[in-house]
Amino acid sequence: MGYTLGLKRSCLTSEEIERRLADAGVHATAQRIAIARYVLCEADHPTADQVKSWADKNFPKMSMATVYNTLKILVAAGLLKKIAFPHLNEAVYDDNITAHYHLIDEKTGRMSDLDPADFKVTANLKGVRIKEIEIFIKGRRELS
Amino acid sequence: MGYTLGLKRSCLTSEEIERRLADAGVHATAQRIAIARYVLCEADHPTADQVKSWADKNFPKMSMATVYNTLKILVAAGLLKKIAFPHLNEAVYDDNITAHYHLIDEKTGRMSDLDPADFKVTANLKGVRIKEIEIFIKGRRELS
DNA sequence: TCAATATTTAGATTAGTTCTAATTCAACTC
DNA sequence: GAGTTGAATTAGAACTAATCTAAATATTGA
Repeated sequence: MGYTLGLKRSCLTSEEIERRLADAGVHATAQRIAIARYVLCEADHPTADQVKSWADKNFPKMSMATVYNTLKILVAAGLLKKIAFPHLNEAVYDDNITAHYHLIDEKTGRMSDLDPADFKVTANLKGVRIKEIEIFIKGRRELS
Repeated sequence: MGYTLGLKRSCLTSEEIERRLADAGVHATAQRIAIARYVLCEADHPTADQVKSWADKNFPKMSMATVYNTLKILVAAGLLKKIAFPHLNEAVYDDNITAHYHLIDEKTGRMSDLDPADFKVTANLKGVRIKEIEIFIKGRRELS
């Protein structure tokens, strides 16, 4: 329930973004609000470069350092996940912060989320304390 | 059977390495034999840098380009797997070319193999053609 | 208002990896 | 065997993602 694959939730206003930042203990500056709004509402698994490109069109004079700093702050605040997928050479950022897995389309390289409810994983590992399981699937979504 | 976690198989001779290269359709040069022997027999999930360091001590005048080229050739030939683990910034190379999963020690960052026989993964994904599943577990091996 | 602190900026820096052009090496032919 | 051809190797430059730095700017609180 509540897991809307591929569907982007309706966009939040700047005020709502500001409140989410404040709730997460992040001081809301203009740059941070703009980036947060883009990555949380508009973008789909963007790279830092894509965030910068968007900013170049929609925000005056934003530096790459601010993009990276802000993304790092959002990740630390728990509003965003940084994902370094094997076989990709750039990190992508995921606004879905619930536990979930990832599919990478082997043709397009595009990443999408997979609902963990669709998986059953049982591990029989003696002597290993598991903290986190990440599953990456390479393949294709069939268009049907 | 035959899955020896953490145990390094006994080292192959240069002649045996040469034969494995030839069988894989790789022209066996001195540099390639040296690197292949190191990564297939001696090293454990080495990075390109570690291969280079080893070469600096054990082979005259080997360039970084040759290290990268050779690793790429060995990967293409199916003798080695390149692994770009999330949260690591260097790729590591794995001589275990059978399907398996990976544990990354959250303290040391050290990677080790996990036997897929110890896992049961069932995915119920409609409309997704799965080509490859990668599982990364973050945690710790308990010393017992 | 003024000082103190935090944020942003441009550009330099780093690290990993790939590329390039010249050189060296190996394998064939004669 | 000597010469030719193509492949492999080399040093170093170039590239890319990401981080760092120091100066400038904005924000906050007294």
